[in-house]
Amino acid sequence: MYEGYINTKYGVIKITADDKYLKELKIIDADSNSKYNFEYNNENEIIKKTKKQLKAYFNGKLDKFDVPIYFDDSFKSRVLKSLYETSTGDVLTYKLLAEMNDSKAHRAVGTIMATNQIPIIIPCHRVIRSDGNVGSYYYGSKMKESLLLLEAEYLFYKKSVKLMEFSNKEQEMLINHPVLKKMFRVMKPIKNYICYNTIFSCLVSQIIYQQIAYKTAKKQELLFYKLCDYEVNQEKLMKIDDKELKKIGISGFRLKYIRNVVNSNIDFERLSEYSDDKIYEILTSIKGIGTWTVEMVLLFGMSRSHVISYKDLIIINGLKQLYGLDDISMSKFNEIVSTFNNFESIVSINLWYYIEKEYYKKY
DNA sequence: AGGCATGAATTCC
DNA sequence: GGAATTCATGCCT
Repeated sequence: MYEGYINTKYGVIKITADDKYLKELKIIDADSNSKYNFEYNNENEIIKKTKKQLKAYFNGKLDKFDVPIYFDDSFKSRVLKSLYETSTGDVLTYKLLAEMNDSKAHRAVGTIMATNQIPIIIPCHRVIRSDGNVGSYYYGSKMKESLLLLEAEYLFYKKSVKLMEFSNKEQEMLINHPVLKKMFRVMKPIKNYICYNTIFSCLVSQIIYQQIAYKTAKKQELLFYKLCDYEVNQEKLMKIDDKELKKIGISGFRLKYIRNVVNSNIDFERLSEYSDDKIYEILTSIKGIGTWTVEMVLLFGMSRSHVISYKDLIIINGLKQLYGLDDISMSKFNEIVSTFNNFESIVSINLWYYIEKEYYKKY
């Protein structure tokens, strides 16, 4: 037998294999800051491959696990095999998994999940109850929810947004800027950012982000996109009940604002034909949309290159720090911004990361 | 025979 | 109308 260890946010995972197959995966220490001794190990190729894929999986970059696992012809093996063949982001029910194997034994499927020796890789966390509740999990339903959220995030990045890259000119301006370059003593320049596939979806997301902590908002956004099957548009939102939006945590004024957007007659995708000023005028006519939200849409919905917001606290704090100022007036702000050569967006993205690194690890 | 990481219908506030 | 209860169910040990 061979074994290897990997540290994850869920704790230390022990991986066991023989010459031919992956045998077992187990969390042996739930402390994610564990000082567990990794020195003892005897890894074979299967363990190495498994570790590599697990790392990719936890980084949101793995579509499917592909390691050798032994399956025979028994009902249990058939169920586990069909589950193993699902992809990141898939969600199924105990009943469905039984039906996929020509059976009605949904309870037996539950028993099989409970005795799964290779959790995460044979993704029993993807099997939930027919009524929509997540159901039980050997390591607790909290971890099950967390894994499902991780997979929702994978699909969000794959289906709902695209990765944009700043041009060479923009990057050069940034790293050669006499003041901004101070940032790169403590971080690498950020060259990419995400842009939502549609202006409409970006606008709705920005409403979710209004006035709540980034982490909370991010989670709500993911649940929201999952609810919309990763395609957020007016038609779909008209079909979704307020109750369901409340269930994932969106309520009060945010819910009202989203409804205002959904029910407006604006052709959102044509907005990109207009100037900034015209877009301000059109969007701020919707109750709940202010200048900050419009600026976010110009950047993350239309990928315009000259967006920086005087109303964004983090931006202003970043500039205060870099320029050594206690206060920044509107005119001082404009003076500073004029040195960015109309490439304000790349500055915004880097300032956000500079001030709130831990939140933006992703990019 | 008795136990389930469930499902669906029914009953109870 | 939704939480709690009840009974059906197929496969497992």
